[in-house]
Amino acid sequence: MHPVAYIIMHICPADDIICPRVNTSSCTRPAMPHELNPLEKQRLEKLERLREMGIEPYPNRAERTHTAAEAKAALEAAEAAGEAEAPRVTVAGRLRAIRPMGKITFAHIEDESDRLQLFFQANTLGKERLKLFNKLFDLGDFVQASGYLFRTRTGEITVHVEDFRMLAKAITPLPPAKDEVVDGKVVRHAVLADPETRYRQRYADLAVNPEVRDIFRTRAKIVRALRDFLDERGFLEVETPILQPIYGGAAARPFVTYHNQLKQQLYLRISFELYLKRLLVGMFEKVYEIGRDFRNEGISFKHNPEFTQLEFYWAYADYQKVMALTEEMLAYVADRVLGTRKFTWQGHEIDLNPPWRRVELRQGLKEATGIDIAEHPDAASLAAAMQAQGLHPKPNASRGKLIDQMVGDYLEPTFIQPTFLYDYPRDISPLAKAKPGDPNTVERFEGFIGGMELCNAFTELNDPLDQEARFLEMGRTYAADDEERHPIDEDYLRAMRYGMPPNGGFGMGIDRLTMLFTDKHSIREVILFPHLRERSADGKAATNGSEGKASAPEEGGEA
RNA sequence: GGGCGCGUAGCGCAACGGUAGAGCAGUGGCCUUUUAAGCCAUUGGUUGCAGGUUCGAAUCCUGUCGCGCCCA
Repeated sequence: MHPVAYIIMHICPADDIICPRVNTSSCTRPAMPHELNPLEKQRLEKLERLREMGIEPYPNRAERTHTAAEAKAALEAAEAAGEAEAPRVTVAGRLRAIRPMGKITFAHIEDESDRLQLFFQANTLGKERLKLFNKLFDLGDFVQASGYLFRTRTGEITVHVEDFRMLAKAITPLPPAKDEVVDGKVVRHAVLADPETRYRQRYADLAVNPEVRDIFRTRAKIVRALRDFLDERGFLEVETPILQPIYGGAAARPFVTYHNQLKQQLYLRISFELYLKRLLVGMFEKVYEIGRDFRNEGISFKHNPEFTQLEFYWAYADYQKVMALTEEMLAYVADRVLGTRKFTWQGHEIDLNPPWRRVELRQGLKEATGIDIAEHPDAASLAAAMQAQGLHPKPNASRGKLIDQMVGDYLEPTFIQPTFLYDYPRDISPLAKAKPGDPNTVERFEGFIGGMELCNAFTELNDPLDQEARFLEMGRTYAADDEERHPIDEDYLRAMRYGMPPNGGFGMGIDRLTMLFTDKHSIREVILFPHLRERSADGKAATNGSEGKASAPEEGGEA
């Protein structure tokens, strides 16, 4: 019996998706073998040898009495209690280091809790068993080992192995990622560092880079803390549709999909806002949702096509109350997650203690640019003023968009410490309520940290007639192909006509908050599987259509 | 979308116009307290892809694919 030298990969004719081990008889295309590299072939041969010896390389059941951390604690406790007998443990994990030394072998396994050293001795196991381990067990394999705990000469807590077995054979070797301690600091060698491979094969990244696992533990803690904070204050967590017949609640282009049976076009939501506010009509007073939004827009270090958002709506509150709650909430989350309200982000010392700095948008822009937007009630006048100041107004932009541009260029980057920028122009805020006595300004704020927009909130518009007028106004303002032109959600207007209590609403990007708390510059570092451009299944050496294009001029020349 | 940069062995890297290298990982051997264990030997590459310049290209040029950074 020759070992299988490759795993069959197959291209399904229906959808062009490469899938392993499909029923090949149902497909018309030839199977595409995924060639294993020499290292993988060697391991496959070892796997076959194990099978020939009657050892199942992927057994159904595993046993474990202690995690690595629990095993270490068990020995320390026994030592502290002065017990004569060493604790016996059965541990399980992935082999991360193997050091054979003749008649003994040292190895380290790693589980989620910690690393633990294993000690294999020919005297204990017999020569054949030791040889089996040395020859057929590789870095990356999952193993189980039983024995008693002791300390080596250097004091490291170690399992003296009396029995061991394979739990799962690894065919593809993980990057080596050896740790060396230099002057008390851990230096990792040959670590998987290529960002593309790390994102495309996040499983390998997580397996060899423990600090990446910590990012996602922190992320989970953040979400847990936000839930607890809102739950404690009587907010109800709800789930609203992701597939929506009409998208709205934000200025963004949607992903479009289709329901076959209903023969209906649907959109992946770009925000939760309009559904959550319908719930206020339905007499819930405090609701929130944590979930995924989808925006069919550019991808950058700050943007992923799907991202996680928290939104809450709070009846009988306004944007001032929401501002205060935001300060309280982020301080709470920092206490829970970081144990402190001060942290470092990209070299900046951030202090989350309330109160945050408050900057009125008009005043802030006046100081930063010398332009008083109140003196320029239309786009043409404002654009002229910007030109006069040496700024470069975007052509054909509305007044609101010009203001937005100035905020992005001159204010946002300066808001390193937590800052609320408040009182926004009405024409870029169609769901916010105008300030009394100032119809061109709405009660809206955005929160910034580290020069980055983190959250957005307003006193919500609850006047159905005003809302309808705003929708119509938006329809007139934007050209038919403008990405921010939205269809009018008649059902939302109907809901509002039933009566919506006055309320304050809030939205915040969880990904960006996680970036702040984990000191990451890129959103891809805090999303487990960030979206990348499609490549071949093995993630490498995709040739795509480049050959055809490159040869085209030659063919043209011959013709 | 624009500018700049990167792509070499499983991984992290070197070679920057003249025969593609070393380390770790792997393979064979020695080794009973190691921890990037050590020592001896050794395998592994169509330098992302396609063209071009040149006696000669990983290296220079063009295009293309992918990624990163900056800008929009």
